[in-house]
Amino acid sequence: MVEHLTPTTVFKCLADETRVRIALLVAREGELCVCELTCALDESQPKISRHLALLRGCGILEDRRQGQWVYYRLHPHLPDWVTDMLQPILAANKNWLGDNVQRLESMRNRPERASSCA
Amino acid sequence: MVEHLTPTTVFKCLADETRVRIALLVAREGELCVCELTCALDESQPKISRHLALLRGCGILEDRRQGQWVYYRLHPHLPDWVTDMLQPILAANKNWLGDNVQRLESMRNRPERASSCA
DNA sequence: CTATAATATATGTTTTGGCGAATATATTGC
DNA sequence: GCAATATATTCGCCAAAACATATATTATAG
Repeated sequence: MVEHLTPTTVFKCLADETRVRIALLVAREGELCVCELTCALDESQPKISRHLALLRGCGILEDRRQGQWVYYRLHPHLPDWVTDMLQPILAANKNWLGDNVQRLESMRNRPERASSCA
Repeated sequence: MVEHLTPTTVFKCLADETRVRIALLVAREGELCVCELTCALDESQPKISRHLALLRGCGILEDRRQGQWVYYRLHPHLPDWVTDMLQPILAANKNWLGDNVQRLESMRNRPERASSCA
């Protein structure tokens, strides 16, 4: 499924403000759940879910459920050129992602993955 | 104009099979004219022109007229992250671009830029 | 000035894609 | 089983975008 990821497929899949931001945030953070993305992007939950479904459908993201939360990360079998492509974008557009990162970091009650207090 | 090239803008602009192929071919060859692209992609001239206008409009390509031909190249003021992003894509998808490159190379009567016979 | 080649644009139509709102599913705790 | 939280999906609507065809523009040759 991830094998026939052509440049066209990838670009089409990222050709939406919500989806690029999701992809870059996930690339940056490693793993994020739907409610974290909903908060970081300040968008409705159904909207975030719909876009996540697209990103998952084309093989860019992978999801895993843990309890009541579903976490998304970059698909582990993503071709190198895709991750190699995301890196410079992420590095050069920190400012552009700033608001999202800030909302994410100041989010209250972020779910715990596998550690600390609660 | 090229300054406010956000990730969203760039991805939207490349989210079309014709346009990614054009962009990658131009990145690969340095400079190509409309008739070369029309031949390489095996598409109608108006279709190629329309897509070139979009790529030019969003600041990814620049054009220059030389005689009866109009040559397109990557915009010289393109932010680094855009060119840095294109390189790995180009390198990893040579096969995907193969047909276009081959048609280009076997094209007859390619216009001369600034040299040799004719 | 005319004819031809290269390129660009306009027009009408069809397809694609995003959206909000409502609803469905899954998990947890009681 | 019931309520609450997290997430996913469906539906009808509207707007953006792609297409083919026709036509306009620009340059060169004679």
